[in-house]
Amino acid sequence: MGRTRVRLKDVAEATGYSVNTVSLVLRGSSRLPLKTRELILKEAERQNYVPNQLARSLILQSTKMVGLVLTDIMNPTITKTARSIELDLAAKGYGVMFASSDNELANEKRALNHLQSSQVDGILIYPTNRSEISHIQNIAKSGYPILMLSDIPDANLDVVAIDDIKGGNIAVSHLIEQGHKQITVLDGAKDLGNSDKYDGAVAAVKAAGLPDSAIKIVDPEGHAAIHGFAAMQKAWASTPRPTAIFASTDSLAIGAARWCRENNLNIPQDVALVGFDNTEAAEFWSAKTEKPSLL
Amino acid sequence: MGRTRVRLKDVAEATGYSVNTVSLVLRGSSRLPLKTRELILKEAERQNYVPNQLARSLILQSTKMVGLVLTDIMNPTITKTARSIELDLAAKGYGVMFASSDNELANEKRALNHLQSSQVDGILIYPTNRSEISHIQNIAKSGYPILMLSDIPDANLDVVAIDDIKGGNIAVSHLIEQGHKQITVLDGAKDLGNSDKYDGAVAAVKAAGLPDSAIKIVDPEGHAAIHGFAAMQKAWASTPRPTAIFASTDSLAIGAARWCRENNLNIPQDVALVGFDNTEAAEFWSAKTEKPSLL
DNA sequence: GCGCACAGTGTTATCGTTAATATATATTCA
DNA sequence: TGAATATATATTAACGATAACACTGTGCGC
Repeated sequence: MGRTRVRLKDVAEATGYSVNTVSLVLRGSSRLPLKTRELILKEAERQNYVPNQLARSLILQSTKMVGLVLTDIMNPTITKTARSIELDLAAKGYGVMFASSDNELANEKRALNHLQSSQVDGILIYPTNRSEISHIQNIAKSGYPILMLSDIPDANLDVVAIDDIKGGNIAVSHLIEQGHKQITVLDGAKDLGNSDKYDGAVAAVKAAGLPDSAIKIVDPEGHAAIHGFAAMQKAWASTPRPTAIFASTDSLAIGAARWCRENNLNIPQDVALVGFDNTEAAEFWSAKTEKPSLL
Repeated sequence: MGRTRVRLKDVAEATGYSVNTVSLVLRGSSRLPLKTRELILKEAERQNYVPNQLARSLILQSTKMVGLVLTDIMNPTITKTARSIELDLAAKGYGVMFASSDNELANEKRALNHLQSSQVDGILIYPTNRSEISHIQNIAKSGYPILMLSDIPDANLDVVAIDDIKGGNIAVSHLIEQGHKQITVLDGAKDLGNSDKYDGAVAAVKAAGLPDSAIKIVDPEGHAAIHGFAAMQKAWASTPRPTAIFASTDSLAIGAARWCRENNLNIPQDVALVGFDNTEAAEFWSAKTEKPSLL
């Protein structure tokens, strides 16, 4: 049937006023007599008028939208962060436009382009790669507001991020306090250039006066639970066998825990396990006597 | 420093061509001589030109964007669905604009308004409430493409949804096959007007020739794991005590499982537990001999 | 009774892009 | 040679909204 879109012009024609008058009324101007306002508001309501943000943003030179580039939309920690970012921005009258890079540089570039193209007023980004950031620096250099959600030293970019070094340090310090002297870290990020959690872990070992050999690393080659499962097997097979595991994400920790159960290992009696993130699923899984709260 | 936005006009002025010529080149027209095209492309690249989608969509009368209204962005099943919707649409050249209602009708209305206002080409929605859908019907009536992701009978709206009735039926049939004769369903949706999973469960009980009393329902009053935890306690305290639990979401199942462990109940020896969703965390938690794959 | 303020409303230009149409030059063919 | 045809580019009008400004008419003071 008829056109699906109602414009100011349609309301204007129906009421006999000009487009400008209708626009003024709908924006809540008090400069017009009550009678006119009521008439126009009623007609707009009747026609189910919805303002066209495209046209509005075009002339106002602002979309009241912020872009958010996530590496992995399935990662609960990231989703959680995204959620609170969304809430905070909403409170300030801003909307959020999501885009996920899936940890692929090409996707990240595409996402950034798409967001800029959509004229978002600024961009928040979890970068995929720590070494390839020139495209981000270019955007920043052009004067576009862009903020990193992960710290890359010397990148000369604005940052708001979790202190992974400190987190890794706390986790491993905790294990050492429990008396562990052979710890394996499950962390795939190190090979992607982000060794913060691992660095924090190593610092904890050093600070405790343990030898360098007290800590080892296994790359799960992925970030899903299934990768944690395989990595745990690898960790357990190596000598000397670790007495404690520090998984760099809860997803990996869940996979590792599953491997332990399938192989009749009790946590924490046979092997201790700490995960980074404190997601709901992991929190409920962990034994009630061992729930270190990181972050 | 200078203005942050580069327009066709800027590229046009720098090269000496008109805006239209630049537009043609950037859209890949082959009607212009190679020399001109190369010159313009180079200059656009140099100035870091990014097309303005607002202006583009305004005239094209299409944003190539689809709106997606979710009830709860933290629910892994929903996130997972959102993810695949996003991928499929991306393959067809469409982007997705997310909005979450947090199960609040007012938020849902606001989200719908916002999406329509953003001129998305269509909307997909997980409705919050099964009885209050007149605002959705109004949108549909105006000719705007809107699709429900949850089935509401007789709503006269387009739908693509999971068959909750069948899922509930399969889950409980499975429990009955294992010999269970006293089953408790943890499901809060029924009180919100969605009794599909429960109805399927009841149908399974009836089909097996068991008495109506063989199945009971507990409302967890929430959908997080913590609610499943409390609901499990309630279920276990009632008489006759159930021998099997059917949790309507994995999140609830995780909470229920946690309660079982804290109370030294073994699954499935002391009590059987089936969850709806098959999320990663739940899948890894479940014992390897009991992993019914629903959906 | 003339000019001025002001309330109420309309006109026009603008945002950055695309589409339809127009112009200008070069090339081809009868 | 002259008209028809291509080729290369420019001009203009949209899209729907806002903003700056312009107009009209009434009432008031002097």
